[in-house]
Amino acid sequence: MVEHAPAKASGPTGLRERKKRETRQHISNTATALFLEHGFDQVRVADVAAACDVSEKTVYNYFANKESLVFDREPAMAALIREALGPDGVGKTPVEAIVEVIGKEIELLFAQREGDDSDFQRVSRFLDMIEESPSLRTAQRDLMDHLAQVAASAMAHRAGLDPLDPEPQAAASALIGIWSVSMRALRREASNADGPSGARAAVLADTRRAARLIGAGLASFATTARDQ
Amino acid sequence: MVEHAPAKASGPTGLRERKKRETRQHISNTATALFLEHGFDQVRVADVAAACDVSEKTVYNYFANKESLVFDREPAMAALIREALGPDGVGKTPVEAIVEVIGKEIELLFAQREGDDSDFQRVSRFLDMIEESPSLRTAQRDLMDHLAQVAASAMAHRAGLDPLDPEPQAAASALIGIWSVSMRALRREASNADGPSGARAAVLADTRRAARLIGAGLASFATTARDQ
DNA sequence: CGATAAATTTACACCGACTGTAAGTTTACG
DNA sequence: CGTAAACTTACAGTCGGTGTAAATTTATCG
Repeated sequence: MVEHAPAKASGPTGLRERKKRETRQHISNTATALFLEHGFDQVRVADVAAACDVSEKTVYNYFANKESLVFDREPAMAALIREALGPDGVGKTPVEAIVEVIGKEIELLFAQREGDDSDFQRVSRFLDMIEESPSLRTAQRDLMDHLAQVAASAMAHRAGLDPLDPEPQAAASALIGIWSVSMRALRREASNADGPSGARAAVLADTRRAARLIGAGLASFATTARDQ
Repeated sequence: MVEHAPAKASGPTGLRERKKRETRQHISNTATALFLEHGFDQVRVADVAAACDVSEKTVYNYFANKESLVFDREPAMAALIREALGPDGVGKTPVEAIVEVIGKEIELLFAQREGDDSDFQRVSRFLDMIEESPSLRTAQRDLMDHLAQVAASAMAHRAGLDPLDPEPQAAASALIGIWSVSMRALRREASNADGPSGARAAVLADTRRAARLIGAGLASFATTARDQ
């Protein structure tokens, strides 16, 4: 039962493992391309399978549902949040930490270049695609909610509280709200033709405005136009 | 084209209208009862239709999807929020306003007595039903998100801002986060056997803790157990 | 190298939510 | 009472998703 299996320590280096990773990536890429071109709801899973020369069941062997063909970065984002809000980021407030994570994620969105489109156009079309599909919007909400739970756990663990206590839960909701603001700004700016650098600055500005309010508390929210 | 139609002004008082309201209510009640008894995912829409002596298509004529058979109070809740955060509630901060709305909604949950179960048991089973069904949990998130947009619009309108601006959006997320905390507390307390009055107090206590943090700002969040 | 065991893929049959459509039934109204 | 509009129904069909058992592929060991 116990083999000594030379060099099996950490790197998953079998032919089987490699093929699996490649197949998964191939399906995900093909699917995203099809979705970007024709819209999420206009492409059937059967179409994706056909385009990959693979059976429909195989698609479902790799991905839990149609939506996760699109939202593939959830585990990575959760890890970023755990890292930023966990024991490592002791020096920073939760708001500062989440703003940094958001910044990283935005950079990454712009960085993944693929095909001959500019990064900017790709991001814009990706966000439009989500916006235009009710099921993708719902999936995004599910994702955000999961990230909120991760954030609550991280903060609670660091502060020695129960993750289900009111404070970590409320704090996590507010933090993820900042993220939503950033995504909204990104969508708006990606449609504008101000170019990537201007867009990045504008998104960051909106993010900071949201962060400031959440950090300082809603008591500071202006209830009338005259308030400041 | 223009008839003078006596007494048609406001009250929809036709036989047709009355029957429609009755049918809709009958379907909703029957469905909820079936869901409470067997679980949301264990009951097919066809089962609901059969139990109502109605065709499956009729169910879908009245309700957009299976989930809205359960979440029927969304419009009323949205109206409450608009009222509380809109021009009427000028004297209160958004946090105070939402806490009041939550209080009302909790009262209402306990008040609707039906069948021979105590209100308490009914609420408990209703929340369990939601918790146990992934699709109902997702629908609840969609509902919460919609309420957040309503809250953002109301606050923005009152303050003379754009609803899509960072401040109203971030504020709305945080406010709805308080609501989520209350729901969580309600679910927890409803399972305890402390009785309705104790439960109500406990839920209110958690709500206030969340509201306090959101109102004062996350800068006041304790990052370690020693902080206070 | 070849046989055997394990993991994957595939075809296939199936479920359940949901949507058109066209025909039948009920209500409104003159 | 008869006609028009609203509503319900049966029915056929689409699509996402799942279970199963038979191929097919890969890993492992003698």
